Order: sequence, then C-alpha cells, then structure tokens
Amino acid sequence: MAAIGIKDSLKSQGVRLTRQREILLELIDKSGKHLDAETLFELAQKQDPKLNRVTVYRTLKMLKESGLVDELDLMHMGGDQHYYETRLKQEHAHVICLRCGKVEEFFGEPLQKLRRQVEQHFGFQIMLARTEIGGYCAHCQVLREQEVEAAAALPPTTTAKRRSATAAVAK
Amino acid sequence: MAAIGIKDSLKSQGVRLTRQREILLELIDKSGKHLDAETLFELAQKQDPKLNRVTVYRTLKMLKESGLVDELDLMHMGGDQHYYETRLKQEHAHVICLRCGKVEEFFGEPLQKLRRQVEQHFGFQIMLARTEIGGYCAHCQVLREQEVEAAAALPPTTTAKRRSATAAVAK
DNA sequence: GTTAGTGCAAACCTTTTGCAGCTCT
DNA sequence: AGAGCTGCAAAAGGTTTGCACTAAC
Repeated sequence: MAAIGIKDSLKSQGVRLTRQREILLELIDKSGKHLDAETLFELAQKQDPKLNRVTVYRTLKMLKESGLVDELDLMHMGGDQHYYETRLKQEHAHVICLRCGKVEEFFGEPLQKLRRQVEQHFGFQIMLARTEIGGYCAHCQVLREQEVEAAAALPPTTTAKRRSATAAVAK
Repeated sequence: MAAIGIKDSLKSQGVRLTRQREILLELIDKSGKHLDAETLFELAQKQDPKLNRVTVYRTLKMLKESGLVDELDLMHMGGDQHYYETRLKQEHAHVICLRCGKVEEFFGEPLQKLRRQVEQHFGFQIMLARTEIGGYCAHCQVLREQEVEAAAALPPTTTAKRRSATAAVAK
C-alpha cells in the first residue's frame, strides 16, 4: 500500500505518527479517491469514535502543505468543501458530471505540454496544477435533454425565466 | 463596453435590469479581472451605499448560472472566497504566484486540445473548464530562495520540522 | 398591478484558533 | 522529559435563506 510511502515521507520530516494519523492516512490512501473532510471524518470515527473533526482538518492541512495530497474543488459540486487525493506522479484533469456527480480522471499529453509552455512562457516554477472540467457525461446528456424539455413544457407560469433556469447548475 | 452584451443576454432571459445590477455589471466588466464578492461589494457601495452584500452574492450566483461569468478559486490564495471574471470566448489558464499573488493568464492550444480530447474520450459535453496553476513567478523565485535559506539558518530550535516548513504554502 | 428583486437579520457550513491535557519518540 | 499532537469549545470567514418591503416591467 502506498500509504507507507507517505508515512516514510512524514517521518523523515520529523512528523509524529500518531494513531489518528495512521487511521486518516490509511483512509485517504485506500478509500476511493476524492474524499472531503467531513466524509473522511465520518469514516475515521468508525475506527476511533474519539477522533475529532479538527484533527482531520489539521492532518489534511499538513498533508497538503507537505505536498503529499492534492486539494480539489471539483467545481464545487456538493457545496464549498474541498476534496483530497494522494498526489500522483502523473498529472491529470478531473472531469465532473454536473448532473450525476461522477468524476473521471483524464491523463493526456496536453496537460504536460501546458505545463511546459507555462514554465517557459513566464519563467514560472510550478508547484501545483489543477484542471477541472464540468459538464455532462454521455449518460446524463440524454436524461438532461428530457428534463429540460419537460420543464419547458409543463409550467406555463413564468415565461422567459424558464429558459435560463435550465442553465442553472446545482451549487 | 462588453457589459452591454451581458445586459442584452440577461434581458432576453427576462431578468430585470435593476440599478444595483447595472452597477455590479459595470464593475465586473470594467474593473480589473478577478474580483471577489467582498471587493466587488466594497466597490459597489461607493456608488450606492445602500447596496447590500447579499445582493452581490445573489447577482454573482445568477451570472454564474447564466454562464455569463466564470467562478475561479485561484488556488485559494487569499482564503476560500471565489473570484469572478466575465466569460471570455477564449479559454485560458490562470497562473498564480503563491508568494506575491500575481495572476497571469495563459492562452495556448494545449487547452483546446485537452478540451477536444476529453469530449472525444468520454463523450463528454463540456459546460465549463478551469485550469489553475500555482507556483512562483520569475521574480519571486530568487526572493523565495533567500527566504528559505534564511529560515533554515537562523532558528536552531526545531530540527527536522524546519525542512518541511519550507514546503508550506500560504493558505 | 404583478412578480421579481432588494435589504436586513439571522442562519449555515466549512474551516481555523486558543488552550489545557495527553502521548509519541 | 518534553515538544508535538489531540480534543473540546468557541470563533471566524464566506455564503445562503426567510420575510416584508420596494421597484421594474
């Protein structure tokens, strides 16, 4: 398990490996990706009911600052919380369906190319990069089409406003 | 001024053009880019002291949902607030210096290429995309180098922790 | 004249901070 | 032993909501 890599990295930085951190590290690394603080907290509490939410935040902050995990927004799909994933060697974009919430990852050379171009163009030293793409997945495109039509047909209440409402995106 | 385009777009959606919205629209469109809600609020208040902060949030939300402005995080440089810019035809990445806070914009074909690849690869319908790159600008790289060395030299207090602290990034 | 939009106050949600006590190393 | 870490409570920061009043069309 890759969590060992993280543990070693932390130890070499003089960070204490507490019971709480062991739990959180395991969860972040093993559980499916893109956990937010609250979810991580709930999972951790199952293993240690005493573990406090604050510890989760403190640990995430530390991991983020150590460059061991990346913080994502995922287009604020479910509110304004942040999501976390262990940092991969390979840069990737997150593709988020605004209807079903599914998150896909996309690896491709345009990302590396972009990186190189920015470094050259600005003489910039890149520490972290994040690409998030929001839209509708193949499956939801047709469902959304139906929803839009249904909404436009039924309520003869407001007229013009109706159209724009279909562009609204869950916050 | 481009704000007219936005106004027309709103009118065609049946959105009322109030005095408050006129003020906010002008500001968003004319003022330098990347305003956050609070700054926008302060600017707007100079023109109308009665204008409420809540109206700013409501207006931004509406513009965002109408696809007229884009919401940015800018790597959470100054906290967790969001930044806004009128949506450009041309997609671009935001390059943020983590030391001085300067934000550069980068236009380049890798962004279009990435977009096309994601659409093809997943059969995805892209509604919005965001690329943010954090690091150190040419100017701050040397300054940071000095700061890091100074920090490593002076305080002989904590030992190992010292090294990791240099990796810490302003939140 | 309607209905959308505004202001105000209060709530909400996520994240941070202060401090006393606990625990890794 | 002792600095680092945790838990608890409380605060902070950003954003949203309920409701009565106002103003745009």
